Amino acid sequence: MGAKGQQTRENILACAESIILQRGYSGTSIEDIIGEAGITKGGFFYHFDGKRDLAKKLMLRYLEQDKVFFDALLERASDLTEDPLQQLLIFLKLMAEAMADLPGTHPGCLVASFTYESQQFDDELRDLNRQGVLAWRHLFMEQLEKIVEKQSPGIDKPLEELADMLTTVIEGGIVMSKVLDDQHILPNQLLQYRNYIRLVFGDA
Amino acid sequence: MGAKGQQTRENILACAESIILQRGYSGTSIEDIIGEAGITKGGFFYHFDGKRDLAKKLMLRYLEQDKVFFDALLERASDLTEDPLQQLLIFLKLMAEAMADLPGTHPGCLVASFTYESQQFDDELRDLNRQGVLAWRHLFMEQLEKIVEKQSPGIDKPLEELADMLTTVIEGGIVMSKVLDDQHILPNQLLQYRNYIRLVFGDA
DNA sequence: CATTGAACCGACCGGTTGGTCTGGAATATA
DNA sequence: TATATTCCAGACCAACCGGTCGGTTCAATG
Repeated sequence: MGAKGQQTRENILACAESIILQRGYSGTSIEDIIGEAGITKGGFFYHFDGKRDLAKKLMLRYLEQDKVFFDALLERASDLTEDPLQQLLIFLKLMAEAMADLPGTHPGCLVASFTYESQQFDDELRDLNRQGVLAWRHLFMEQLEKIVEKQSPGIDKPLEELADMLTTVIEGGIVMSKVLDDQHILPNQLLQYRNYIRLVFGDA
Repeated sequence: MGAKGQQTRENILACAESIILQRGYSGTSIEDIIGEAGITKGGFFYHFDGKRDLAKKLMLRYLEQDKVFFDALLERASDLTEDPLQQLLIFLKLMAEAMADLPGTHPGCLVASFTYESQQFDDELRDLNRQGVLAWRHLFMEQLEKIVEKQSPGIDKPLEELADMLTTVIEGGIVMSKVLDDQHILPNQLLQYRNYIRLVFGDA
């Protein structure tokens, strides 16, 4: 595929994601998407096998972008300190700042959007969704295990629940921000979670 | 309206809510609903002015049921103790238990579902959604204010954020439970929030 | 028993939707 | 220059969807 095609394809995906996060997957017609992307039906079906194929490629792209974003933030935090707890606290601070610096309210999470229409999709896409959330759990869990390993190897804390709580707060915070049209809520909720982590792991 | 009509109407609403939480509003056709409810098109349009009217009545019903549920739990908690902090902790425990006792995973929150399709709806419905979330904020906020008033009237804590965090954890926990098809996540996340409240307000 | 109105049925309609297909412009390749 | 490939336009189609409408059932009422 040439550069031209690649660019068109990416543009379609970006437009589709933006609209779908506002109207839902079923509520978004292919004509809506091609209208926004400035192409026609022929162009769309040249790049995608159909609407379901678009959904799958959209999700793969979303999870990949998400992974890049989280990895970058965590690496940045790891550059600044060697202490696992401080790394996590910095990570959360950076994420809160990133969410606060968005031009408007967070557009929404594709995983949550698809989850509330999950019966529309096939097993493959539902499993993609699942794997995405499990990847987040794994990422946060690793960091929490480093913290425990360093400061109190004996004591067992509900690490999986604490890891899931971050995803929970993000997903819930996005919904809250969208409903109330208030972009401060999501970063504030992230900082509340950060404070909880501080209290649980006894940050000085 | 007679008892028969009332019953049919309620049945339509119940079926519609159940399906919409699985396929989304746009992904659910009127034929889907009447098929599940065991009636026909004529019956549906006798009770509702159209699909949008159904959406509005669905949301009103959902918010009302939700209010009844929360009020009942809070009243029960208030029966058991006079201390505002203990009331909240009991309330959270009761809610976690209620969520754990569900026959399966939580079916989903209509507010979140509609939020991810909000551009499909008119201002009236979007505002209904908004008022619902604000009602939850108000309910939890009142309880938090009682706690502060009793134990430390001077110190100011971010009560609004703490109140919103409960809704956040509920919304996020529902998404997590649905994605991973694990009904334990939502109650566990509620208990994590409960633990945070304990740490913030220093429960003995 | 005749009438009335609430409750419901199901055929039907116009518009929309996802998807197909043919043609052609631009670009790379031989 | 001839040819093949990439990339896209837009007419077209069958299925579906929200909504309408004339008609039916049935219990209550007079």
